[in-house]
Amino acid sequence: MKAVEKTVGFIIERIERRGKNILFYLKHLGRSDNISYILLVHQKMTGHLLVGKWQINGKKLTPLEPQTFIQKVNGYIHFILKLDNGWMIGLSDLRKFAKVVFGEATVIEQSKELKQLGPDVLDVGLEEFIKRVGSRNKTIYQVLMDQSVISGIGNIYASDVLWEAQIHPFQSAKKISKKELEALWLAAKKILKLALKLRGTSTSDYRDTAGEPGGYGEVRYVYDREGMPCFRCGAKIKRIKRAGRSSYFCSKCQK
DNA sequence: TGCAGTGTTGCTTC
DNA sequence: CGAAGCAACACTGC
Repeated sequence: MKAVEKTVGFIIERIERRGKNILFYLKHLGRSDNISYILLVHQKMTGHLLVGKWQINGKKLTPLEPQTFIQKVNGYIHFILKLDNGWMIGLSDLRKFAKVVFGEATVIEQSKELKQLGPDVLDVGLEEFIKRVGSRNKTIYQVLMDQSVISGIGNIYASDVLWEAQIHPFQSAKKISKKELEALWLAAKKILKLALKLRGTSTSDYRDTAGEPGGYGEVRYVYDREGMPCFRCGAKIKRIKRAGRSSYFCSKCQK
């Protein structure tokens, strides 16, 4: 793809995650201008980055390992960053929703995908969390998923965070007490930290950069557990679909 | 076999 | 304005 050609001669200075966006900060080795560039990747539904090794066979770039990368190169890899140290980074994406943007850092930073982002869930302090989340006149489930309020929480973690905090997903965010918002803030940090530690959730296609499934799928408190017993009170987990997204919760212990 | 459902987001419609 | 529908796409499971 084009962005691969555009990044020839660049070095990766650092990689950041901001909400659900992954930012590769790049600089050009041969230029004295010292301008930073960003390669932004949003994995959306089924995208995931894989790291593997490559070699040149004739003119063909051949992946060597890991096995998952090799299997996917002929199928779902739509983008490859080939590094001169023998490694490469590929973007696998079954449904092709993922987004890749490349440009000068100052421009990308001002783009709406980054400028509209609220603070990352793992960075936000309690006071700001309460101010931002508690002021919205929407359901708490909607607010948690709204990346302009707090970034980094998607459908799986929204359900699990609300279960952990014992808050009903369709409770109005405005009506939640400060004490409950604090519990929610703690729950969000706890669940997202755990999910990161376990390298994400692989109910379907998602894999970590080594091609291994993430471990959060085995933890999942409520997400995709409709009809199964609540781990806290034993009542059956419910699923309600709104605006095309399913939220899962325990109607007995989430108020 | 067909269709609802899937980790996301943004645009359109009412 | 908000809520809902739908589109992008490909596959799984009931």
